[in-house]
Amino acid sequence: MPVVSDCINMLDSETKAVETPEDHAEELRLWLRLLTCTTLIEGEVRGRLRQRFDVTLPRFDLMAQLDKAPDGMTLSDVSKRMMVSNGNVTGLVERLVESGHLDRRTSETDRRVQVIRLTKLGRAEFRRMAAEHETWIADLFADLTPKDVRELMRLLAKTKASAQKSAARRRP
Amino acid sequence: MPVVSDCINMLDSETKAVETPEDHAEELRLWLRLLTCTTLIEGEVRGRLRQRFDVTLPRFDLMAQLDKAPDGMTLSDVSKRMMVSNGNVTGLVERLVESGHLDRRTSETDRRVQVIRLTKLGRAEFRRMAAEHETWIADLFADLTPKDVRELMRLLAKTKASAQKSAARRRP
DNA sequence: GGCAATCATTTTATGCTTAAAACAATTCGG
DNA sequence: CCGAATTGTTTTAAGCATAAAATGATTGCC
Repeated sequence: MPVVSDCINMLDSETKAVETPEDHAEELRLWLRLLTCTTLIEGEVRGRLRQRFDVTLPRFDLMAQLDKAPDGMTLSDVSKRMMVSNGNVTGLVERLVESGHLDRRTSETDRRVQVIRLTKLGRAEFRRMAAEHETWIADLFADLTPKDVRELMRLLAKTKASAQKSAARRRP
Repeated sequence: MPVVSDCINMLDSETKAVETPEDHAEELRLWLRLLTCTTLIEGEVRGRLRQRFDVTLPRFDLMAQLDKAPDGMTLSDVSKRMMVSNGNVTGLVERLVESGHLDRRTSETDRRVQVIRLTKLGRAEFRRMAAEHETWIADLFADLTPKDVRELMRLLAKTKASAQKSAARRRP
């Protein structure tokens, strides 16, 4: 399948034909484009959250996780879901408890575990922000057709699976 | 252009035609998936760079920009290309000059401008890292067929354009 | 020619993020 | 049971990142 573009590349990259140690320029470009898209959208969302609600993106993301878990989550759960380090969550939670958005208590059954949940205030504020946030996202993706969206979902699922597999190879 | 699929969408999304306050759940899910993929890959690359070369991702990214510009770049150029704030670049460059990877000088023709370029050491180290980095990326995307890659490239280009348009609407 | 607007960069204040080490509570194997 | 892993969280040190204000240099417009 990639025959044509491979050949082109072999020719124009330096005409050294056979012994190329493999050409991964396409994947590299794909990765850069993926990163660019994400950075672009993330920056836009970050800016709008700050402007409209004076809230940071990490705070919003954390509240989003908790909004889906009415019974609360442990810090580890949050850290896994958000794909950030444990220490990161500790600090984030500290600040959100301080500002009255989160409630934090030690588990009855396992005193190592901290369970956090949204307070009434936290939930109300989050819902308000989430509603507007959803319209921003819709607007940012507005030029994609429903078919585009479906196709992207499919390809990104495949990408995620591929990356997870690769990551697992290195850390068995 | 999207007229046909819009209609399809109106029909198959729930046949509720007119009065929904609008449903953007699909776009939201797409955004989350995009973010997940990027975070996953970025984390993996970050970890490998640290393990193998004891270098951070931002340092690597900055060097990558400079490697493509043998005559150097201004800090503004770098900041635009990397899509990060000016102040961020200032600090990053400071540390890379300190460690001998970058050379920095004030422009002859405009004393506001700082031109930075890779030193011999910086270029050599970058090339060494970049070669390995390329194989990681190839591995992370290994399960995508060349057709998948092309299709993703196309859809992400469309996404980028859509997001840029949306961003421009808010900041004319 | 001079002064306002603009531009490139730096500084400041604050917050996010990580990796690694430290702590503390629980579980498990002998 | 009891010590050795394991697990959940926090701490630490360093670096990354942003927005906004400050600084210094250049340009453009009377």
